[in-house]
Amino acid sequence: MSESTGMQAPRPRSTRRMAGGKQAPTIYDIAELAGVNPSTVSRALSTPGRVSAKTQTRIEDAARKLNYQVNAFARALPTGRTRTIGLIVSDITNPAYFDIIRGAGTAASARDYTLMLAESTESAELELTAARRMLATVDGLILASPRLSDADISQLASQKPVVVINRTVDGVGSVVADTEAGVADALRHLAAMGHRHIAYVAGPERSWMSQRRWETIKARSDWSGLSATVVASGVPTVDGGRRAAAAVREGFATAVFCYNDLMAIGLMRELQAAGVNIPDEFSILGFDNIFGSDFTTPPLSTIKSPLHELGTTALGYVLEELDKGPGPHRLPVLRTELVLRGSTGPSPRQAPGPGAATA
Amino acid sequence: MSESTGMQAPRPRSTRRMAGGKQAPTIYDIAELAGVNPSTVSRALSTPGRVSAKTQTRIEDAARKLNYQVNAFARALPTGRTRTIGLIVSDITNPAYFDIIRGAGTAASARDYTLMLAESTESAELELTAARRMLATVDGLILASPRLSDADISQLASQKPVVVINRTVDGVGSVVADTEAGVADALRHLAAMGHRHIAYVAGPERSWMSQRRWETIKARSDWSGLSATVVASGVPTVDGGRRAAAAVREGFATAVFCYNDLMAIGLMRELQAAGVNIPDEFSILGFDNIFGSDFTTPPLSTIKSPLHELGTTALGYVLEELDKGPGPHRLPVLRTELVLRGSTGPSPRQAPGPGAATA
DNA sequence: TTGTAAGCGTTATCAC
DNA sequence: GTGATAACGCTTACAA
Repeated sequence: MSESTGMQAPRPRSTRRMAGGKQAPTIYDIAELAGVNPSTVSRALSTPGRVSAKTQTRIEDAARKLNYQVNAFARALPTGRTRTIGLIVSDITNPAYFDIIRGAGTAASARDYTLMLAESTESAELELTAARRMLATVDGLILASPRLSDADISQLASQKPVVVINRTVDGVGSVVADTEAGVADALRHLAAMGHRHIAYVAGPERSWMSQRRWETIKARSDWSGLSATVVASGVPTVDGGRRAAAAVREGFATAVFCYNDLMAIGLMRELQAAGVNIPDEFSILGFDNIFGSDFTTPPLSTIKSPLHELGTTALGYVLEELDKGPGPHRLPVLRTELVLRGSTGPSPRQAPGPGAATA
Repeated sequence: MSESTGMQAPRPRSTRRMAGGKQAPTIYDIAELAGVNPSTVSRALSTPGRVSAKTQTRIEDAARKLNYQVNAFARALPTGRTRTIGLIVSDITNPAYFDIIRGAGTAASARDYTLMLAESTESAELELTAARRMLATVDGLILASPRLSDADISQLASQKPVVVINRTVDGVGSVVADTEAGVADALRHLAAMGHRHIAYVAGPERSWMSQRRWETIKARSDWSGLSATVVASGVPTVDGGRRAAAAVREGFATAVFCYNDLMAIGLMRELQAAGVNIPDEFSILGFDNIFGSDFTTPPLSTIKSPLHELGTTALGYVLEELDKGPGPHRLPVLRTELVLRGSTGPSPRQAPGPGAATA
């Protein structure tokens, strides 16, 4: 009785309650019911094909009967795997993110993973904290428009699979929307409408994407013989756009791109509040094509981002790295697309060139 | 060498990697560095005050030096606690949720908890699955506008603290916005503007809140001598609002409430597209005051919900139940408030009564 | 106040 | 193919 060698391990007492107040069933319960060893149950339930067909079904039946659910923590302890992916966004209030979130979320549950969401509220510091915390409990991480430094991101990526959205970092997987296509179309359109001076209301200084957008606008403008200037700015919100209105009016530009739709909407409304007519006096364009960008009067012209795809492919990358190891860190080109609505029109300063669209 | 009695437990090999590829430090490392027993480290780090001040600081220093981070899974295993709260929303794309999400999220991190978000995409089935899954890994759950049956919710609540938002379920904690105040103000205003027939474009059939809104509109209308009718509807989205346009035009109502702002916007735009003037021909009101509801022309009049507070107090409740046990299931009255904008005006059918607002 | 040791529910490595 | 058994990293009686 006191000699324990070869005895059945004592039945551990579960910590989780069930509906009726009972303890949650464990693989020990299944083992008992199916008349096999707990380790066999574990094999049957987690590594298919390593157990005889007969016992496999016996075990599955028992599990079903007991309404068994694996204990994620117990599983995570020896394996380190949680079937959970983290996603950090800078501002959950920005509608641009919710398609990214939904994309990543549905892609995750399709592969039987769970998405964990965190918000950094536009702060690099908070973002690093959130990322570190998350990294401890997830299998991989997606950083959407991160404000972190390259070094911090690389550091995070050295621990677990990390994929960044709308940014590139050396040696780190990334998914970006291509900018080029949409901007080229937009500039072509604006030039045809007689615009010669373009302004860009920038987003946050540390935003890779804001930089990128400005650079391609600048490059494309030069190439087309248009002049382009930046209006420095602050927060990428409706309010941020409002605050850029004065600077925009002081410049020469007749057409202005904003870092994102939120800013474009803010700029437009502030200008309108001051009696400025859009698009007669200024043409305004945003980026992303968020919810609500077509609610305004005039509805906003914008360069549409493949938000949903950004989310799904980012998640796909994380999972890929997870089981194939560090990948090629490809940078897929997800196309942007010009969506012409009412906030763009002919330049007030110059006659439209050949091929201009009708008013 | 082979006799193990009384020997120091063998150092377990960690499973998590660190920056340089090293293993993550455990309490064993700290113990070694501080010259104490691992259990003392555990006490020092998790139950403050149960260790001498001197060893406490020695341990904290060691922890800091090693850059120690608790392993959440290892901790969760014996305790069952994860310091994580789940939040399930029906549609992450609905801006009404993001203030709830942010409210709950900030309240959570303020108390050093993490919020885990899931979406049910308006499906009761998916919602139950998501809720069950979540419940296994979180300490408590918040259900925002759940589509679940009362029975399902009670069943979930019997396992761990559950709080519902904008709904009541017997014996389950709940937080709702009061409807009454906002609706009363709105109806008073409409009556003063000469409106006599009111319509309500309903939300999803299973939505408790849609029911509630209709009931108070009906009751208040009767009380004021106005007639009120429902327009049945489907999805609580912009599109759902659009589809209600025909039915609205066929009725006698001159003022129409919609279950939420999304539907109100859809209805308004569809009507406008058909050449109907808002507010001259119809007055339109939404509920919630979401992002974008002031972008429209005319801007939407709406009954504002305390979204952020809904989120924070719901989270507060969960935490309260968590450490004080099942609470009184109070139903806090979070006030709604009428926000008058341009989508409401005098009735086209009747002269405004005394005290009508100016156009 | 601190050390000892037994779990928590899995997975993984052995034997057989 | 299946059964023992030792981790995984932490908490928590119980002793000392």
